[in-house]
Amino acid sequence: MEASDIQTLLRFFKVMANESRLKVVGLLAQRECSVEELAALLNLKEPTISHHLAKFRELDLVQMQPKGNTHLYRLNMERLNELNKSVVVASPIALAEDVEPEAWETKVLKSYLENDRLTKIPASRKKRWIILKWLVKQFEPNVTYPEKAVNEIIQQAHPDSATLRRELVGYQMMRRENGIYWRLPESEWKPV
Amino acid sequence: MEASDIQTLLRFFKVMANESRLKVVGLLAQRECSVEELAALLNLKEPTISHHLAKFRELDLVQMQPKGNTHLYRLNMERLNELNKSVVVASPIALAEDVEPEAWETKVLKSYLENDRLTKIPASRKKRWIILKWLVKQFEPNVTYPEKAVNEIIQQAHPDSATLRRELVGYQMMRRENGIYWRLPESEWKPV
DNA sequence: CATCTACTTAGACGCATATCTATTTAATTG
DNA sequence: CAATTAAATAGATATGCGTCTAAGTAGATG
Repeated sequence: MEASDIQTLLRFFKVMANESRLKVVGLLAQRECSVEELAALLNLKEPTISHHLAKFRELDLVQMQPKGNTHLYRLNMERLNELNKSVVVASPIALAEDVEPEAWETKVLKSYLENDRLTKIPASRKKRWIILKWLVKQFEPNVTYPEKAVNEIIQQAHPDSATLRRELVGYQMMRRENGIYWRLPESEWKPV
Repeated sequence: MEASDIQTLLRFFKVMANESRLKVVGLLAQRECSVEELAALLNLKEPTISHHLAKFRELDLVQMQPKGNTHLYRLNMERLNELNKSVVVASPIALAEDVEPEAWETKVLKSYLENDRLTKIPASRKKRWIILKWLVKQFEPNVTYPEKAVNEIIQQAHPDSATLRRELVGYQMMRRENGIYWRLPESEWKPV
C-alpha cells in the first residue's frame, strides 16, 4: 500500500470533504460528463468545475479523454476503492508514525523535575507512574539496598522518601523482604 | 444504511480532512488517551484538542469515559468502518440525488431557444441532440407528414428546414419512405 | 485565416475553520 | 471550604479554500 501514506490519505479526505466535489463523484459514478455539463448540473461556472476536477486528477481519481473540443471525465472506481480501503488499514498503523510517542512523558518529567529534583509529587496516578519510572532508574538492577540506603537515594530527588518508597513498592517496581529492597524488572511493574 | 446519507458522509470527510485529527485517530486506534496527553503528543494546546474531539463526538466516532478529573477518549472502530463503507456504497447512488438531472438539457434549450424559435443550430453533436429531441416533439406520433408539411413545421422554429429535416432522419427520430415522413418512438433514436 | 467553443489558468474576494489566550465548570486534594 | 487540576467554552486571529471574473489556449468550423 505504498501509494497510500498518511499524506496521500490526508489529501484524499481533503478532496472528498466538499459538497460540490461529492456530487461530482456521484454524477461521474453514473456516466462520463463534460466540464460544461457538470457545471450546468451543479449550477456552477466552468472554471469552478475545472478547479475541482484538477484536485481529482492529482489523486488519479478521474480519467480524462478529449473528444474534439470537449473533455470527457470519468471516475476511476478502482482508485476510489483503493484509497478508501487504506483508511482502515492505515489508521491504526501509519497515521501516528511521525508523532514521537515519548512527547507526553517528556513533558510530564520536565514539568516536575528541576535539576534532577522532584519539585512535588504528582497527584494523578498517570503522572505519578511516569515520575516513579524515572525514580526507579536511580537504583541498579540486581543490587540489594537496606532501607536506609533507599531513603538516601530517594531523598536526593525529594524529601518525602517514605511516601515515594511506599509507592515504588505499591507499583511493584521494587520489592521489600526483611528490610532489604531491590529493583524488579520492568515486566513486573503494575501501572494501573 | 440510514445513518449515512450524503450530509453525514460529507461531515465524515470534513472531520477526517485535517492532519491533526488524522493523527488523533492514529493515536486513539492504539490506546485510549486523555485530552492532556493528546495535546502533549501533538504539540497542541488542550482547547484545540477539545475542539477536535468535539467534531469526532458529533459523528459518534469516539467514546468518552470520565475517570476522576480526566476524560479518557477511545476510538469507535465500528463506527469508523461503517462510515467508511458508506463511501463506496453511497457514491454511485445517493450522492447525486439532490441534483436535478435535467438541468443540463434545460440550460441548452434555454440558450438556443427564444419564443419557441431556434436562434441557431448547435455545432456540437451533444447539443444538437438535445435540440432535435425538442424539435421532434412538434410532430404527433403515429401521424404521417408529406415533406412539405414537415418543412412548414420545422420552419416555425428555424428557416433551414432542409438541414434539420436531414438531421432528424439521421438520428432516426423520423423515418422517410416515398416522400412521406413519420415520427419514430424514442427507443429507436440513435444519439451517438 | 478568422471565428467560435470548451476548457484551463490566473488572480481576487469572502467565508469557513484551526489554533491560540482567557475564562468558566467540574472533580480532587488538603 | 480553599486550592489545584483537567476539560470545556468563548472569543480573537490568521490561514486555507471555494467560487467568481477575466484572460489565455487549443480544437473545430466556415
